[in-house]
Amino acid sequence: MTAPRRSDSTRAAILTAARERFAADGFERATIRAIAADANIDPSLVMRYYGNKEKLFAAAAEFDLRLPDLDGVPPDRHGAALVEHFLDRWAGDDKLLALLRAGVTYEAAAERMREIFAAQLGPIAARVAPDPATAATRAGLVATQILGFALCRFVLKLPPVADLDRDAAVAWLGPTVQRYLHGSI
Amino acid sequence: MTAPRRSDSTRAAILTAARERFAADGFERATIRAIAADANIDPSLVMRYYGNKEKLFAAAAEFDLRLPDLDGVPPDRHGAALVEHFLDRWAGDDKLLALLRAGVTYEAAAERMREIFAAQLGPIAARVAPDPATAATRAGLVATQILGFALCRFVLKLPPVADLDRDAAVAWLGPTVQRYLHGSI
DNA sequence: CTTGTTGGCCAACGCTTGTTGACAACGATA
DNA sequence: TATCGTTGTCAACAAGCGTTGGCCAACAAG
Repeated sequence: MTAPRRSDSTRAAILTAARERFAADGFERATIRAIAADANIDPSLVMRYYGNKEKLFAAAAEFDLRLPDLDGVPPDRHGAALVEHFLDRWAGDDKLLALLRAGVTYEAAAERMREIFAAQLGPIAARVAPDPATAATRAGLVATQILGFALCRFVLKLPPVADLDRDAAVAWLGPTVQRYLHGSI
Repeated sequence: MTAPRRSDSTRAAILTAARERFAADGFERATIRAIAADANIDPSLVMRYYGNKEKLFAAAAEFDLRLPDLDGVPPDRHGAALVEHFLDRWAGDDKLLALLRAGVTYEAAAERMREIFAAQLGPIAARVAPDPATAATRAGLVATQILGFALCRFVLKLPPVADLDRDAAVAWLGPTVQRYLHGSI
């Protein structure tokens, strides 16, 4: 129940600019000065509102995968449903890209990434895995394919991967994720 | 046929230190000063021998995937053979990790990555793909899985992926790569 | 109108970075 | 021995970074 402040729009502008810069440049190349310039304010304001660069990143990368509930999905479509969801999530939100770019060289971002995938993807795997003991491994394998696809498509921009349309991506990756979730070892 | 120089061992020490730092820290966090300290020499020598930081990285990341010839491998083992080869290659050579870490925020490294995978993985996919027109896409898909696994295992260190032993990794990833190479669309 | 608070800008700090140039020791050549 | 290119050290540079503190204008409360 915090009261609205006159500076709320500035705070929001900083956060938006920060997300874009972190997503485009990674943690170290995204400078406070550049973020402030994007938001049309002075760099010192960033410090006043977010304390320091690490806290700014933490605020900018606050984030929920919003994974779908697979209970309402036919079991043989689990893989495709997850892939579709991730594709849409990546395309529509800079935060995941920021987290991926930063996570490679900035330990706090890597830690956040581990938390997110353990806390959000793990339970889903546990729900559908044939053997609960393998659930964590299955979730990890799904992460390798999803993150690898995002890496090649959005970051490295490997031409054949970047050019793949949504349907083709689902057709190729869906069965992989399906096997990681349901397949026998 | 260049003659050996007295400074060859220094040059080599710089290159080794550079590879380790780039692999561990990425391009921007790996400083010339830190690399020089690891090699027990003065930072200015790095400049003398390699020109500037970009050229040093280019020299440190010079690199061959040394992919196996799949012609001598039973077709149903192509996926497993590739996965085994990549696992060993990643484990034994810092350069791939350096390239991956740097490629995320340093465009020249991303470009090198694209070249390597296009020039070295592409032809292999072309040789075994059922339809040559799909070869580039198949190579790209293999890259997503291989790089995604390396990202989760070596960089992000997702526990379930980092803990997987070699045989289990081959058992899980092999069929995926196999399908990307040989499977129907 | 006066006072206190908030939002914003400006100038500067201390530090680290990549990079440069001057200079001393060394080794081969003459 | 004198000469010259090579190898290495040292000190400094300009630029950029995150971060700080002071100052002023706009607003809100009394």
